Amino acid sequence: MSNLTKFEKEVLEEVKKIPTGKVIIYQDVAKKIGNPKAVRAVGNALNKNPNAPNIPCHRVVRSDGSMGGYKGGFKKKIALLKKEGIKIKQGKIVNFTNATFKL
DNA sequence: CTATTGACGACAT
DNA sequence: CATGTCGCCAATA
Repeated sequence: MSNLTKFEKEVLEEVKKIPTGKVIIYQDVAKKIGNPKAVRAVGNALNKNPNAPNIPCHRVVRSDGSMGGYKGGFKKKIALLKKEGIKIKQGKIVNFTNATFKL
């Protein structure tokens, strides 16, 4: 059924739960799935992005408020976030702590 | 099984 | 503040 591993599925599940207008950091996603150190593996799962239109990957950002990267390009990620109410300044999220969806 | 890669994090310089 | 290096994990070749 799923071409994905359990790890990826968990990552995607968590990311899909992110409410509009909020973001989450890779580290929190990793922690939620039970591997707080697997932040890189989390990014890998999203990079493969098996069901891109089904997952708001653009709502996942780095711990310092930068967006890290995006399969479609940084500009796209910034544009999407801004569109959802997230303010971006110089490639970083403004009011970052307040905009981040925490556990 | 080993090596390489990757949308990261924290620390050192 | 910017850049570099190490550590961590999972997927893929």
